[in-house]
Amino acid sequence: MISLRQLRYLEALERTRHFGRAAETCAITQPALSMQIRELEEHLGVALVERRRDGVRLTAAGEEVAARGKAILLAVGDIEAAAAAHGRVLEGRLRLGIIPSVAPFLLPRLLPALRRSHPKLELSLRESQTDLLIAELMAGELDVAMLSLPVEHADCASLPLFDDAFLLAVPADARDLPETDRQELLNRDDLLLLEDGHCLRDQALKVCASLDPRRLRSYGATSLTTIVQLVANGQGVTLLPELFVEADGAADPRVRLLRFPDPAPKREVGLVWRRSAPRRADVEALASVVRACRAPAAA
Amino acid sequence: MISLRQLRYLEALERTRHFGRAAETCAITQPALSMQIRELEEHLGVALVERRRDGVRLTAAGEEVAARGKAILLAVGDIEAAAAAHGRVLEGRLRLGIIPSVAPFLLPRLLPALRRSHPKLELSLRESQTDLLIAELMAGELDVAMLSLPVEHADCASLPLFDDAFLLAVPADARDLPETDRQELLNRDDLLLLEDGHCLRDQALKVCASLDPRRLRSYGATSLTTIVQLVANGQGVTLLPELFVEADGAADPRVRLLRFPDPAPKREVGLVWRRSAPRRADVEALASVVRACRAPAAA
DNA sequence: TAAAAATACTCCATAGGTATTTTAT
DNA sequence: ATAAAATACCTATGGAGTATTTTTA
Repeated sequence: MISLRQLRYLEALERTRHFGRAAETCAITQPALSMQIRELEEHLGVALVERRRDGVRLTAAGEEVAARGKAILLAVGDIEAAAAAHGRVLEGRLRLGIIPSVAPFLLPRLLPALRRSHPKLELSLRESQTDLLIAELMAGELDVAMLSLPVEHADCASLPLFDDAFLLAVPADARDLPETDRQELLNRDDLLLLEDGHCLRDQALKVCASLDPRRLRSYGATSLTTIVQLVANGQGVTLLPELFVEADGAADPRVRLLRFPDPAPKREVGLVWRRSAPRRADVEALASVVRACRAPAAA
Repeated sequence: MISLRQLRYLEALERTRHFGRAAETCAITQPALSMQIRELEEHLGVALVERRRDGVRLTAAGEEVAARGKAILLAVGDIEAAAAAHGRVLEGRLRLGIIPSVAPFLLPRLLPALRRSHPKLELSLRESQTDLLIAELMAGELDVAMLSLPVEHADCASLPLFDDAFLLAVPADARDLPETDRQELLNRDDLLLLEDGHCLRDQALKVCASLDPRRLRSYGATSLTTIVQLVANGQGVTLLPELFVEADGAADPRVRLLRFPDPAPKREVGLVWRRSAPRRADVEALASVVRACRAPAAA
């Protein structure tokens, strides 16, 4: 009969590629681990590992069994989490990932509100780009992520939080433009964007459909604050999310902010979690706190 | 430490709602099962079952743990299936479900072709309606289902097989109609359909968007063959899938078949399986056999 | 009170430890 | 020759069995 123990040992073996070290990380001896691996192989009737002098490698079957095993171990962890959290909402540890174009502008309002509404919550924060956050969610290293929707991943569930409109930021000495011409501005080659990998860059490029991204001069900016400085310095124009503007990120007399006519281009910020993780209630509660601490700012 | 054994026992307890009978189905004694359940409760720190004189019921936490446990046990079964099938395609047992409006017209061609191309395949067939097939797929009682796409279910993966156009069947003594008027026919109240629950009924109703289904007279027909007899008898008109027509299901001199102008209404037949089941290779192989045995018929 | 689950104990299968041998480079 | 995995053998944990007590409707 297959056992969770065997799956744990196989996972360690895949990670370390070494029987001895795998046994060590499992806090058992090498023969004990060898035995369990062998029994798993015998039960499944297939070789899972190639034993070679220089370490160990998994066979194709081994890779598949290990992958499925990891999913099972995650699900077992979910059972424990679900039982521990049963009835309790937003208590204990919650590992939250947030993208860089949201975290600095929302957290100063969100964290105090959360501490007030859910004092037992132990929030563990991580700021990173979308694809990394998703990978960590899937590996069970993160519970929830706040990022720009939609997320195309079958094992993800998501919940929209709020719409975040884009504003156009131009140097203050630029002449004003009628609303209908503002879209035009975006097709200039002095559009300033975050460096590759930031979702905000992709979204801005989607807004400027007719712009050839190869024509863009790159400044390697990694923060919106830097980009605003570039705009203030007359080096170009950019798109800024309203969330950033509300947090006074663009409060510079040398920068003028222009709204788009309806329907304004926007992004949708939302929460994402591993579909099978027992986090529905936590996510709903978190969402309502976020919305509550956004609302007054919009008024 | 949580164990698969505990999850199996909990599943049996949920099924039987009785410690003694649950133990019996697990081929152990009642105290052994009681102990494991209690250890699971202690480990999780939450009551999973309410013990009452008249049977047993799961608490909310118990329901959740049991549901997650069943998913884990399915995944463990998948590991064994994946290992057993490794490298082998369409060998051993495959439990295939097919909807009633496909099975009788495809199987006579498909089964001989399959026996020739994959002699080691032990096919176990089941004919049922879409929603039942999906439920059985999810419960792990079926490996693959052939039905009309799309299937809206997050845990399903699917692969299209072929398009199946609809033809209009009218009594032979009806006057012929120009192609452009054929759509008109569908809005009559003598449209004959399969009884509720058959996906073909829903698809036909979608084609006849302007028809009020409440106006339809019901004949309680459960097979296309019966419906063809009704049409032959002058009791109305119907939509027939090309697959059925090709199998000579409508070869009756009292029935005239009319094609629709392009784009003709159609359904898409495809294969569906539980996303996490190790059936990708089998499904791909099955799909190519199906397509191969459809192709000559179309020529 | 009687049916059902929990407890008490005993036994044994098996996971794991230590010591040693085999294997592959 | 040596590092690493397999094998041999022993120990002990814990899962399961039998007998019995406790619980509750």
